[in-house]
Formats: sequence, structure tokens, C-alpha cells
Amino acid sequence: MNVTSRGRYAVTALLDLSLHGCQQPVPLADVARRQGLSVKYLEQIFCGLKHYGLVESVRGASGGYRLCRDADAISVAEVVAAVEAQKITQDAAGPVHQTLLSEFWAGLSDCMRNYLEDATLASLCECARDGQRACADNADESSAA
Amino acid sequence: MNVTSRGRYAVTALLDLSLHGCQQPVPLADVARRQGLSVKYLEQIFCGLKHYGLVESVRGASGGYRLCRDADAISVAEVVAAVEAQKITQDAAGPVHQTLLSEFWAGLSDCMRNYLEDATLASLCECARDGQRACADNADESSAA
DNA sequence: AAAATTCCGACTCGTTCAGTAGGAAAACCC
DNA sequence: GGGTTTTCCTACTGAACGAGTCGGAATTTT
Repeated sequence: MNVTSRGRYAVTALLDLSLHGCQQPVPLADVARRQGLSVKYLEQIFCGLKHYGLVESVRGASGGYRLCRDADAISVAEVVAAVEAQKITQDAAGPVHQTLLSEFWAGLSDCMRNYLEDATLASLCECARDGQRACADNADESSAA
Repeated sequence: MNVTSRGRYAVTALLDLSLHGCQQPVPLADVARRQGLSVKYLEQIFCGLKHYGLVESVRGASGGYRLCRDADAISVAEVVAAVEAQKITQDAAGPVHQTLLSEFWAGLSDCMRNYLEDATLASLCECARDGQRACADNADESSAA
């Protein structure tokens, strides 16, 4: 189990999606502009998210992405798992204690997973609304049509 | 916060040390033989462990390494921290929610740290003795002098 | 003197991460 | 139906990092 910046970007992007996407799909260009990321990179990330069934896409003009489920039914753990490729966390232990230690390291992964499963997009959204009221739209008036 | 296989090897090696090193220093060659690692790689790892004050070294023939403290006063978290270089876990978040999310990711690191701090070499040793009695010496009769 | 051992620093090799790039396919709007 | 907007697909690059090797110097014991 590992979380790279790709996974963190994915969470950021889906958070943006749940704050801005009511019913209409949100184009990646908007997310990219608001979060300061490149569309191309977001495409990659959303490819994994779609494949995993977290978002659905609408092609063509006025298309974009939309969450497949409610934001309170999507845990951060899922988002990260969808985006990080299948990491082969091979055990690193000699003949001594390998089963003991591999259990120990598996426990660490479980610990992380629990933390990430307890947080949903909705819970993060809530924190965002409480804590920083004006933040969600602060980059909207850059070059919007 | 991140745990690579280098960190896991360090724990394995120190566990070996605490099981085999009573008073005399244990040469890396022994650890290497028992755990199936290369002496050269262990040298690197122990360099960090020594620098951090977890082990002390005795040079020359019949030298080796010895724990600086009792095994129950050394947490796995320290071992890992000693060996993994200072990872720059830079935040990955656009203008939106960066403080919120950076707190969230910091919470993940805390979660891992807690898990690793709760385990000491002694507690792992205990598990090892309980669970797999004969394991600690199973590779000893290979080419011992 | 010889052997055992830590110590030091460089070096290689492969993988992964982050991000870019170009263009094809689909859907919409006029 | 043509242009525009968008997702989709696939490849590529450059840098960083992880894992591990290598050669040899310094130190201590025997």
C-alpha cells in the first residue's frame, strides 16, 4: 500500500468534481484550470477512475465527467486504489520471521486502508465548506467564458 | 512517510541482532548469512542505524554491531526513520483545499507512525519466540566456522 | 603479519513517477 | 454537415529513486 502524488491529485480532482458537478458533467478543462493541473495529466488519472467505476464520462461538446455514486459513498481508499496501479508489495525478509514480519507489514497496510476508508469525498467536502468558505471558487474568475 | 524494502530489511536485521547478540557484537556476515542478504547492502543499512544511534559498532576481527539500547526501547518507527532518507512528501493539491487536504494526508502519516511506534523490537521478538520456535537458528548450520 | 571486520564513496541498473504530446473518435451546436 | 468541444488511446521522455554491487581503506584482534 502506497500513496503517490497521483493518488493525491485524484482525490483533489474528485473533490473538485463533487463541489462543482451538480448534474451536468464537468469537463476536465475546468478542473484543470481550477486546480492548476494539466488536462492531459487529468485524462490519465480519470481513465483509472472511470475504469474502476467511480466516474462516468460524457463525450463530445458540453461533455465531461460525473460521479457515479454519491460523494458520501466514495471513500478516499477507493479513489487511491483506482489510480495507483496494482503495487506488488513483496515481502522483504530473510528466512527468519518472514511470516511474522509479513503479517506485521500487512498490518501497516490495513492501518492505512482503514484511515482512507473512513474518509469519503462527502466528509472532505464538508470540512472544506466549514473551514474555507470562499476557497472553492477562488480560481474561477481567471479566464472563464 | 513511506516504508521501502530497505526499511523492512533494517527491521529484519535488527531483529536478528536482538535475537543473536547477547553481549558480543554480531558481525554483519552472520546476519547476512542468516537472512540471505549481502554484507555490502547491510553495511549501507547499518550506516544509517549507527548514525541514528540505534546500534554501535566494534571494528576489527571479532567485531560487529550491537544494539545501543534494550530491544524494548527501540520502536520500529525509529528503525524505519533511521534508514529511510528524509523523504520530501510535498503536498499535491491545487489552490482548492490545499490546507484541508495536506492535513488529511498528514493524518495518514501520523496513523502509520503510530502503528510503527507501538511495535518494538522486543515485542516482535516475543512474537517470534512464541510463534516459530525453531526459526531463529534454521540457517545457522550452513557454513559456520 | 594475516585475517576479520567496519567504514567510505562511487557506481550501475532497472523501475517507477510525473508529465507531455499527438492525434483519433464521439457528440454537440450551429 | 462542418466545426468545435470533449473524451479516448497510445506512446514517449526525463528525472528521480530504489536496490544492490564493487573496490578498497582503516582498524582491531589473533
